[in-house]
Amino acid sequence: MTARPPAGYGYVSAASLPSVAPRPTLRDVATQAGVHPATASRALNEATRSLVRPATVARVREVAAALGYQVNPIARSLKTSRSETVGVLVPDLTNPLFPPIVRGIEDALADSGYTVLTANTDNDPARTSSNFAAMQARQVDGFIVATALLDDPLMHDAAERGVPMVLVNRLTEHLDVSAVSADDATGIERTVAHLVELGHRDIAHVAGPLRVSTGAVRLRAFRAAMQSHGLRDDRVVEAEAYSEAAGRTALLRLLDGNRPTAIVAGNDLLALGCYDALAETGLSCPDDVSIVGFNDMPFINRLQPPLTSVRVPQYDLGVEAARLLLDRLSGRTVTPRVVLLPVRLVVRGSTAPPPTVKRPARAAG
Amino acid sequence: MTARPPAGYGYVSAASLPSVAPRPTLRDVATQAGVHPATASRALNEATRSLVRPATVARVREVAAALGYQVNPIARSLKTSRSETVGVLVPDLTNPLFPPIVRGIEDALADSGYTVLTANTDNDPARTSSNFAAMQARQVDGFIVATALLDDPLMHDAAERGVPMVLVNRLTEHLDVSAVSADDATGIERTVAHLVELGHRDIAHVAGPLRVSTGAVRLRAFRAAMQSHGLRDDRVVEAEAYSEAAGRTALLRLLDGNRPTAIVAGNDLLALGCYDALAETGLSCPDDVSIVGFNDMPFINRLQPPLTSVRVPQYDLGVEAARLLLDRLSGRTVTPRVVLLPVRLVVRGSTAPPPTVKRPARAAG
DNA sequence: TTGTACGCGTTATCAA
DNA sequence: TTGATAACGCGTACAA
Repeated sequence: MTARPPAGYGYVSAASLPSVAPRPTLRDVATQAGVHPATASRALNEATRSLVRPATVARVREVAAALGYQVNPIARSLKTSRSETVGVLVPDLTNPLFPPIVRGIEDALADSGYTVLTANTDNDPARTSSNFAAMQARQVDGFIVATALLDDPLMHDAAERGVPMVLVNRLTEHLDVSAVSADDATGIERTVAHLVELGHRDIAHVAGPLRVSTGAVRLRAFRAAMQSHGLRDDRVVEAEAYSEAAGRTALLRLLDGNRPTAIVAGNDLLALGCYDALAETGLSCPDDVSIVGFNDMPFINRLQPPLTSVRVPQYDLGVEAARLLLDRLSGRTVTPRVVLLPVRLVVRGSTAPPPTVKRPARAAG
Repeated sequence: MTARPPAGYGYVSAASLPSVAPRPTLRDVATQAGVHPATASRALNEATRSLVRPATVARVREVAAALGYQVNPIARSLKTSRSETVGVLVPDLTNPLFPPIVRGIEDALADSGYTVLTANTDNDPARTSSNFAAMQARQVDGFIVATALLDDPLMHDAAERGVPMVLVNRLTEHLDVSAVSADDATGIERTVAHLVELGHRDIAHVAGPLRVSTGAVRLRAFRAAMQSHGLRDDRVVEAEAYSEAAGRTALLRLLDGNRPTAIVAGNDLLALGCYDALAETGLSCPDDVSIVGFNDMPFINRLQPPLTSVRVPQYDLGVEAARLLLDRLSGRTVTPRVVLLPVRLVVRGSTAPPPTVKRPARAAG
C-alpha cells in the first residue's frame, strides 16, 4: 500500500485492490452530520426537504457531497416499490426503425431521472410476456411498448391490471391506453396521390403483417385512397413480416399475375425486398416499376435507386411516448389519448412515370 | 365488483381496478406450504436446494408455481448486493454498428439470467462518467464498455477499483481487463493488398479519431501495409468523429492537394462522407477514386455504388464480450485477455482499377 | 433438515 | 423541526 492522504474528504480512496470501496450509506452521512438517518433522508430528498431546518439541510448536504454519498436505488425501491425505471419493449433493436425511437425515449426520460430497461421480443408473444414479467418483477414504474399487436391479450391484460403504459408506433384496438404513432393514413394517401400524379393507374400494395396495426392501417388507407381515385384497390399481398425476405417473397407472388407499374410497400424493409424481387425478375426500378417505402430509415436515401419514402419522425415518436408515460406516472389521472405525429412524403429516385407501354389495340370503333 | 371464485389458487385475480394486484411474497409461499420463509427461500434457490428435503422442495415449488410467485429482485439485490444486471455503455445506439453488438450481448447474457442496462454516452466523458456512476449505484454486477478511449482515466480508475468489466470494439492502452475487438490490423492489411492488386499506388487514409483505439490501430496498420508495399504512407487525414459529416470534411481537405486514386476509410460512415465529398467535387466512385469502408454495416451493400468494406462480426463481438464478462463474474479469477475476432474483406462496386491517366511524359532517356 | 433472528439501506409514520 | 421505530422482501449465520 502506498502512502496516501487520509481519506474521508473530497475523494474516497479505493480500499485494497481489487476489492471495491464500500459506498457510504445514509447512516454514514447522518452520523457525520450529527443527525438521525431519518433527518438525513428528509434533507436529501427533494420532496421532504422543506420539513427540515435550512441549516440542517446545508450541513447534511455538505457531508453527503464530501463523502460522495449517492442514494442506493435498490434500497429505495424496496421501500417505495417504485424504481425510477421504465421498461421498453421493441421487436428488434437491429431493425433501424427502433434505435431512434429508443433514443428519443431515453433522452426524454433521462431529464426526469428515469432509466430505461430495453428488451427485444422478436415479435414472439412468449418472449414478450416473459420480458414483461421480468420487468415488472424489477419494479419498473411503467412500460413503453413498440411490439403491440392489433389484438393483443397481453396488452389488454396489463391495461386492465392498471399497469402504466404507452404504446408507440404500433397500436392495439379497443385498448384504453395512450399511444403515439405516425399518421400512417395520411402518409399512404400522399403516396398514392404522388403515384397517380405521375400517371400510374396499376398500383399494388405489399402490405405489412395485418395482425399489426401499421399493416392494417396502411392497407385500409391504401384501399381508401385508391377508391377515391377511382382505381382498383384489390392488388394487395400481405408480407409475413416486416423484413426484406418477406418483401421479396410477397412481391414475387404478386408479379406472378400481370404486373403493376407501381408498388406501395408497407415499409422500407419490404421495399428493399421488392428491389430484390424486381432485380431477380429482370425488371428495373423505376423504369419498369416505381416503388415507395415507409419510415424513411437512415441511409435509405443512399440506395440504388434512392427510395421514395414517407418520413416518420422516429425520435419524436419516442420523445412523445415518454412524455405521455411521464404524465401518467405523475399521478395526475390523464385520460388516455392517441397522438398522431405528422409525416411527409420524400420523393426520390425510385418513383417515375410509368413506362409507356403499347396497349393492345382496341377493336376499332 | 363482479363475483369471482375465491382467489389464492391458480390465478391471482386482480384487485379492484385500476390498482395493481399485489405480488405474492416469499412469506405467502411459505405460509401456504406450511414451512418457514427461510426454508422456502432455500427450496427455491438453486444453490441451497440441496439443503432441503426433496419432498419439502416439491411442495414449496408447487405452491410457488400456483401462486405465480417470482422473487423480488430488488429485495434480493439489497441483501446480496448483486443485481443480475450488467451495464452496457455505447456511444450512440443510432450508429448502426452498435445494435448488433448490443443484441449479441443481451442474447448471451439472457441465457445466464442477466439483464442489460444500456446507456448512450455520445462520446462525452462527462456523460460516460455519470452513466457509469448511475449504473454502479444500481448495483450492476459488471460493465461492457464500447466507449473506451485509447487513454481513458475513467476506465483505468474503474479497473483499479476492481470493477468487473470488459471492453468491446474499442480498447484502452495499458489496461489490464479483458477485451474483444475485430482484427482491425488484418482488415486494413487486406484492404491495402486489394487496392494494390487493382493497380493503385496513390492510396490515402481517412482515419477515424486517433484518441480511439480503432482509429489509431487502423492508421498504424495502414502505414505498415503501405510500407510493406513500398508505397508512400503519409497521405493521411484524421476525421474528428466517426460520422458522415466528419468523413466529408476530412476528404475535402485531402482532395485539396493532388488526389489519390483510392481511399481507405476508417469506417463505413466515414466512407459515406467520402462519397459525398467526391460527388461535390464532381468525381466518380469507383471510376476516379476507389473507396473502402470498415465494419460492413447493414445495408451498406445496397448503396450506390455498393461499398467494399471489411466485415466485422458485430453480433459475435457482443456475444464474446458477454462470455468474457460472465467468466469474470463467475468468481473464477481469470487473467484478462484480448480476443481478436477474424474479419473478411467484402469486395463490391466501390473499388476498381485506377483510371489510366496520361502521365506527364518523362524526359526521354 | 428446519427454524430463529437479524440485517441489507431506505423511507413512512408516529411521537416528541 | 427532529428522533425513534418499523417495515419493504429476502438470504444467511447460527441454533436446534
